[in-house]
Amino acid sequence: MTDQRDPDDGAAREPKADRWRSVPEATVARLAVYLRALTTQADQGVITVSSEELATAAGVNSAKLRKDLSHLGSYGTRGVGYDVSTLIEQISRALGLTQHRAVALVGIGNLGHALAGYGGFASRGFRIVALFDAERARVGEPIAGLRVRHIDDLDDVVRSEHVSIAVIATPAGAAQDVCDRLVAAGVTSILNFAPAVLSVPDNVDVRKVDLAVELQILSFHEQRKASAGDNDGTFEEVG
Amino acid sequence: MTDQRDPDDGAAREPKADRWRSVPEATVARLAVYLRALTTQADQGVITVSSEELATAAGVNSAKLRKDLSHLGSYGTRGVGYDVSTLIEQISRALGLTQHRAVALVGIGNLGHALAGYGGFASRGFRIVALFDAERARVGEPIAGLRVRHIDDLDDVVRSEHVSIAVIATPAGAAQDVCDRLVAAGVTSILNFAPAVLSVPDNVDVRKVDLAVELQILSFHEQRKASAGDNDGTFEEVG
DNA sequence: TCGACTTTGTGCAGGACTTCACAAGCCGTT
DNA sequence: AACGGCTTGTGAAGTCCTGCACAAAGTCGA
Repeated sequence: MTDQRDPDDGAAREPKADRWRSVPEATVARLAVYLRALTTQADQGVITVSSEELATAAGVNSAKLRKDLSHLGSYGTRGVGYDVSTLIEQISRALGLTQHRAVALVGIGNLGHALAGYGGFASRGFRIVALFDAERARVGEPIAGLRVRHIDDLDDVVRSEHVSIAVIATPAGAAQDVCDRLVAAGVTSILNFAPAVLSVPDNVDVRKVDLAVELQILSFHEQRKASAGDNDGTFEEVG
Repeated sequence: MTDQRDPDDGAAREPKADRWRSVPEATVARLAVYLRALTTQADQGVITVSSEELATAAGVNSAKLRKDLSHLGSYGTRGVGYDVSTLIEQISRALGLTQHRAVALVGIGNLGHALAGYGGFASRGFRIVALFDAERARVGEPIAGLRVRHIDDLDDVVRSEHVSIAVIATPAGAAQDVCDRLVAAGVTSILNFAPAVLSVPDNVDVRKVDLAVELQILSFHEQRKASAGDNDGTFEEVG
């Protein structure tokens, strides 16, 4: 473990990049949620929040929230709570949002079109810098201030724009091919909306969002609830 | 492990609804993925698959897959593998997909529009039966064979169409209100795309999909990779 | 019928994450 | 300056999940 500290951190506050590697995956996912809750609070002029308040706003248990935050360092004040702006800053830093990241979007169909126009990305640190599609007919179409480019330009653009994150919104059949091209061009993180399993080198991260899978999970619980009602009327909630 | 067997299962095959309640949440999420992989295989004319093959197709480890399937019962044949169509049937049953479920979609903005037109729902057991929006200007607009209705009609339609699952694709500010209306109308499962935490009664399930959160998680790993590269060049993959 | 081979189903150990419960620490008041 | 009230940060225990490794059980060929 390389334990080089920043020269400037006099206080025992700033856990190094080193330490971030030990942040549990489950915690990382929640940090993003806390961040959203915090920015909402900040917009309302709130200065400090207790773990209890923030936990409620984020929909988790307060002990979990405190443990999550403790992975970033010790930014709370006992008896008081957390300073909202400090926490926003720290979480942003932990998530690597201090540098805006360039994102490419491949597959301008139904969903891709919506994603391209989705405002939630820009407002939270991401900038879509390029849109790609395989269909020539679509190339040139302007969406959200960008022109759709042909996928053959992918390599050039990814390199010149320093794209490290890409979103795949193609049909399932095209996903692996697109993925391979992205990886070859240097993309190291992929958000995949296509209903297909992608295989990538170890150093590339893939996250998958499958809308039908989400509904099927709900369907399972619907059925469970239905039969529970028939059998004994006992309901149990889901985490 | 509660190992109570049904008294009546001579064949030791059919786990009762009772047993489904004990299927781990993590397993449920993967069953949907297996199902997709299986239907792909079936379309290609494959008759049987081994746990190894299916696991590869689904992007998981074969031991995990076998354990997951064992929660449904014993549908494999040692030395041979699993019969594809049997497995499709059993997983579909476990997930409650044998009865098609009516889905309502609220919020016909950018994303809602795309979801309404997304073919992946219908092809996997779900039928969108109604679209709602708060904006009068949008009411009446035809999308994917449906007319957008005003959200004030929500209660009527949900009841008459027996909607049990709803998708929220509204702005964050409207989400809780829409959620409350849905719950009041009898919806018991919600898929939420709005970047907001919903509070619901215990008997209602909510699943959340937040696109920006997904990107932020990727951003975290990007940053981790970057600093790892600076320090020692060691890369570690992510499960 | 037997034996070699294949693949499932699962006990078990280990790891990851959650939750509890409380000592440590900070603030405002007296 | 000491105290009471709050809230954080964290050891420890508990729960859930994963992955190994192997016995059990089936197939196929001779």
